[in-house]
Order: sequence, then structure tokens, then C-alpha cells
Amino acid sequence: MPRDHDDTDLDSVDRNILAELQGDGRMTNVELARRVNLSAPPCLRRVRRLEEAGVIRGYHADIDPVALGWEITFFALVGLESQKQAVLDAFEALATSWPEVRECHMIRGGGDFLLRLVARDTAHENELTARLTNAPSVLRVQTLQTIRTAKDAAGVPIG
Amino acid sequence: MPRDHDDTDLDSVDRNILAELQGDGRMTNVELARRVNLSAPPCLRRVRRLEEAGVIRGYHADIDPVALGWEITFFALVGLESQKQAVLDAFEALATSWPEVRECHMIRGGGDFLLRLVARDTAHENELTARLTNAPSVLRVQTLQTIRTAKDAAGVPIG
DNA sequence: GCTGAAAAGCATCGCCT
DNA sequence: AGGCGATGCTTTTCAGC
Repeated sequence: MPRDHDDTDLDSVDRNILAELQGDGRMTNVELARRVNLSAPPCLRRVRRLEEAGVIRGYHADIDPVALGWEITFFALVGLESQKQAVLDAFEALATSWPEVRECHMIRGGGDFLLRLVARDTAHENELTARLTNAPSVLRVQTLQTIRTAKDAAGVPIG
Repeated sequence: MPRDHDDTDLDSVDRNILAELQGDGRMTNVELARRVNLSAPPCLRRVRRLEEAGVIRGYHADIDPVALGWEITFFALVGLESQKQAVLDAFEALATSWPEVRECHMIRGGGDFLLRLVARDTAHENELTARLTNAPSVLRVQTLQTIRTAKDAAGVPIG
């Protein structure tokens, strides 16, 4: 269930905690406490409160896709032939069910989606693009293949 | 220095470890060991090896942008008027220097970039779009505003 | 809200299989 | 390579400020 974010007032210590954990999510609580100039128990309580308030949504290891055989990361801009809710829902359900689709964003303007996908190789990428193109109600697919990622910062600026 | 990914052979235990840590990067080592049916010391050795091999690139807390006042996430597809290296480099240096730009990907085809940005509100978003449009060598900016994120999976599929 | 002590649990090392 | 046991930290709770 979604939570109102306004019920959580974040002071500067909270923001420091968030910045530290965004940078290193596996830091021990004592190290975190040291960095934000707190002793361990209140620091831990703040972290728990931030987790329970939904400010911290989770912690994830950042894994090199290439090491697991995902040589290609690409985006796809998909245009649908209708903006009817049923059509949007059907496409969303299809796209999110594919493991290769890592992100699926509905874009303002109606009937467009931006996807981030991974593929094992060029053949796999072509197959995924073809599957998208041939999916029901899909009008056009523009693939945006990443050749270089100059910046891939986690999350949000905290300052 | 880049590392050859072929020097790291991942067995099924390694893949299970990666899947678990991608799902919960703050899990304790004993809990992780229990889940992958190992005792704690060899489990920790594997995690350290995966970190040192660059398979695990880091651990990050996943923070709700809205809780920190970043109400808008959007993408921008930026076209430059040249594919000269100096022009690409200059744009990349500019874009990556903005804290609101969280990702900057060079797109195949030449002279295009896909950015992911956050903004505090609509006015801020407009200002960022204008700053992009007016940046040197920028020919066109297409903003893709996210109205709904149906899937935002961490990293890559691990099976 | 924080501190400090104390119990329980965890990380990590050396050695053995 | 994985497991066992020991040691020193870390986490977590609880009392008290």
C-alpha cells in the first residue's frame, strides 16, 4: 500500500544517512553511525524508521550485466495504436512479464512506453525487438542502443 | 581498468548468491549462506571473490525520489548537430556534471543521448529542458515524461 | 531525542577434511 | 573447493538521562 511521503520529516542527519546508504548499502551500522556523528543505537533506529516509512525501499547489489552474459543493454520506445486503458494494460502486462524487460515506463502523451531491456547478443536483441514489434496493438518500435554509459548514478541527488 | 569477464567462471551457487544479493543487498552473510545451502565462511569467500572480480560492483540503498522532494522523473532524448568526438565529449561532460542527470547514455546512430533526470517540480523540469535545449551543439530535445512506472527491476535477470 | 552496558548474533580467521 | 571452532566485532535491546 502506498504511503504518504509527507508524514516523514527528514532532517539533515536523515539525509546524511540516506546519502551514505545510497553510496554503500552494505556499510555496517557502526560505520554509518560514525560517519553521521551518532552512536549506533539511534542511528539504527533512524534507519529502521526510514525503511518503515518507505523512504528506503530496499537494498540491491549492483551486478555487472556483462559478467552474467547480458552483453547488450538497450532501450525501446514503443508506440501503441490506441490509448484505451485495456490496450495499455495489456501491453504493460506483456512487457513486464518478460525477464529481459528491466524497466517499463508509461510516457506522457499517451500510448507510448519506454523500456529498458537486456539481451545476450545481437540475435537475442533482434528477437526481442521483433517480439515487441509483433505484439498486439504495437504500432512502432524505436530501439535506442546504448553504446556507452557516461553516467549511471544510483537513485537521486541528496544534498 | 576494465576486467575481462571471462576470467570469472560463475557456477550455480555464485548465481544464487548474486540473485539473493540483488534482491536484498543488506542480508547478513549467515542468512545468505543458509539460503544458498553453504556454511558462512565459504559463502563469504565467494562474495568477496565476486566483489573483487567486479561482478558485484557495489551495494546501494534504493531511495524513494518523492520522499526527498524529487516529484518528477523524466527522460530526455537529445540530438546533437555533430558526431565529432569533441562535440560528444563536451555534451557528455556538461550533462554528467548536473546532479539532476542520473543517467547519461550515448545512443547508437551517432549524436544522440538518452538521459534520465529528476526534477523538484514542473518549473524545475522546464528549466532543465530549457538548459538542455540551449546547451552548445544541441539540435533537439525530446522529453519523455514518466507518468507511471510499471516495472523497475534491479539489474539483470539471474536464472 | 541520546548514551552506555550487556547479550545475542555475525564476520572472519586458521586449520582440517 | 567446503566445514568447524574460536575470536573479536556488530547488532540490538534495555535501562537511564
